[in-house]
Amino acid sequence: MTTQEKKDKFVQSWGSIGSNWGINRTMAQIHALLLVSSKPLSAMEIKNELQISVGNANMNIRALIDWGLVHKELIPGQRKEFFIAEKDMWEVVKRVVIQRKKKELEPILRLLNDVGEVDAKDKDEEEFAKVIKDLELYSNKVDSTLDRLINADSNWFVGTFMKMIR
Amino acid sequence: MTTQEKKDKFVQSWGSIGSNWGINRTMAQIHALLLVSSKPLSAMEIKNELQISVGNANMNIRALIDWGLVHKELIPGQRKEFFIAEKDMWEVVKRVVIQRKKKELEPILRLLNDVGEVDAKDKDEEEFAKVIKDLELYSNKVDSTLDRLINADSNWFVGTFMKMIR
DNA sequence: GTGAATTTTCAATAAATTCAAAAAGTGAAA
DNA sequence: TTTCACTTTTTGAATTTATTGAAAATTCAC
Repeated sequence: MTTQEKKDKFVQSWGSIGSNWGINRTMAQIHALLLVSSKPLSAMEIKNELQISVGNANMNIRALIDWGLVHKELIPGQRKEFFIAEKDMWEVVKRVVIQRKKKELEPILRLLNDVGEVDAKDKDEEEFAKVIKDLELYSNKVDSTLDRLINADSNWFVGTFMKMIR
Repeated sequence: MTTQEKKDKFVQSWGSIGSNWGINRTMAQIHALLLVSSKPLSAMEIKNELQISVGNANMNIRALIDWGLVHKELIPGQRKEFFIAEKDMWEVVKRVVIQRKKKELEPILRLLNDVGEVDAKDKDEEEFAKVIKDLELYSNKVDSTLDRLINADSNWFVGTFMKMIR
């Protein structure tokens, strides 16, 4: 496999991996394309490379910017906008964690908050109360762990942290 | 809100939370229903409670059993099968982690394995090589951390672990 | 063993999501 | 102020995924 073939395979596969991640295929492909590109690309170049429509390219580029995975890069004297991917993988990991926490964990915390304390009046209800209580316990632990992760630096995660729990 | 209302709200909301999790609405609702029920339920009771078809109920019950979140419970003298949810929340967390690792992380590891080493012949390709190398680093770290989580016990996660990284 | 009760399978359909094309908007330069 | 290059939004078509309904297979109480 030549390096170019590897790049192509990466873009292609990243697209299908994305769909297991709740990220649509095009969004993941654009991300991959920008990741493997050494220079900023314009919306036009992205659309041509991936053979997608302008609209589709635009929407997914915006979404990537929202996620903080892609930045605009303005080139002086050019009206056109260019885009560049966040290549610091630690930053990428954190951005993804932030989004997924928002989408997946926070609704659970909200639900638990809405439901509030369950005052069990009999044996039956006690079981329900326990489910809620435990769920709360683990959700909060996961929440604070992720917050810590988001605020931590890469070395903490890759180095110290791993040694500590080995 | 009465306890019954809380149960209903929980079942309802767990369904929509599920869909943010790559778990379909019905599967999550059945899970929630069994979680809040103090006695085992039959497929028929589940189908009636959630107003879904037999086929749908059956398929999603099977999926929950595959995930290890629900068990059969046979009542002597009864032909019918009854189902009961895994109520140990730590076990639930682990089961979900196992499934998501399979679906989300493992494809990335496979891709990286397929792509292999990138031998960068110029400055441009070096950037690509670095993206792949870093991605490999973090994917492996996440992988081993999750493996450890899966094999750990609840106290490790809730207690010691949290103190260590505080 | 038989047959009613129950579970499983699967083709048809419905619903949700993704995507492309076209229309509308924006703002810089002529 | 008009045009041009580009961006954004909207819409409906295509694709994918979930659900139903009904037939087929299985099970076990009798």
